[in-house]
Amino acid sequence: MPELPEVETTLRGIESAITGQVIRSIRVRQSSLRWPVNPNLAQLVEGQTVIRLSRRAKYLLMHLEHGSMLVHLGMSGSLRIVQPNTELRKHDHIEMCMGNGSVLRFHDPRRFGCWLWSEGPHQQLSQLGPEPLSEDFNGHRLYQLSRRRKVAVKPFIMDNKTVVGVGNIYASEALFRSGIRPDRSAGNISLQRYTELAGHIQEVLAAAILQGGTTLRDFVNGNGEPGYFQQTLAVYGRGGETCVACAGLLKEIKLGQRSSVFCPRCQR
DNA sequence: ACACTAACCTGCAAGC
DNA sequence: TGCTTGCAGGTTAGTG
Repeated sequence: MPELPEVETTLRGIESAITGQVIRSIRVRQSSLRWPVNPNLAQLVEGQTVIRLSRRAKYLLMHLEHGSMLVHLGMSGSLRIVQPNTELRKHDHIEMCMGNGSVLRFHDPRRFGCWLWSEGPHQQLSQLGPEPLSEDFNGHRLYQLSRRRKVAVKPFIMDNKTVVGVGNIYASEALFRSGIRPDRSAGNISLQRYTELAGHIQEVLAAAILQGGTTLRDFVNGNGEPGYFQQTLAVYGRGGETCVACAGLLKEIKLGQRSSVFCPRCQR
């Protein structure tokens, strides 16, 4: 469910309900996530006010008065604002009740997500590359980092040290828009093509944010509404179907155990 | 340093 | 109908 546009959509969906509100209570029903939830989380954060929300890579940060909670949605996580009496669903692992009566629920069937409290910087954020929609990300960076690298270009752009927030969906789409085969060696691609690729990564992420993200199975924003970008997907999830540009057959391969769909005619 | 694999976990769809 | 298999939006830890 969550790549960068989905996390951004989630942030925008929940921020008005919880920013400036005091945390009245927080309850953890399942603490066994990607990393264990701090058993003292409730006493650590209850009574603190949420100053603001922010996003770094696919992490969502809730800044409180004395620290921050770092939330990741993993593969299947979601955050929703619900009415106080809304029935609990299976896999609703964490619930946070705010001073204004809003209730935030963290739902994550596969439990690859996390919810970490820290009074200082979060270690998870210390080694990350630049944000894709920032000035620090461009074709020169891709070109320089990739010299003499044999890794395929798709896993290269999905590596968080290269640039953050580019997951399987948007990596596939950006490579298609750029006419680059996902299995080409990263080290053999020219500066000019990397400049185009960087632009297409930014374009595809920005477009997905505008459309509220991609809903594949059950992604919903903070208010329970789906995203619409899946209607725009040209290659992701379309192996064996026809190319939107040349009507040829789309091919599906595995790269780093992630399925990768591309058009052998349009992408070289 | 780099390239690649396995692992974490549940749900769902396809195949037999 | 029911069982088995494989696959899914991410990231880290471990191997060679």
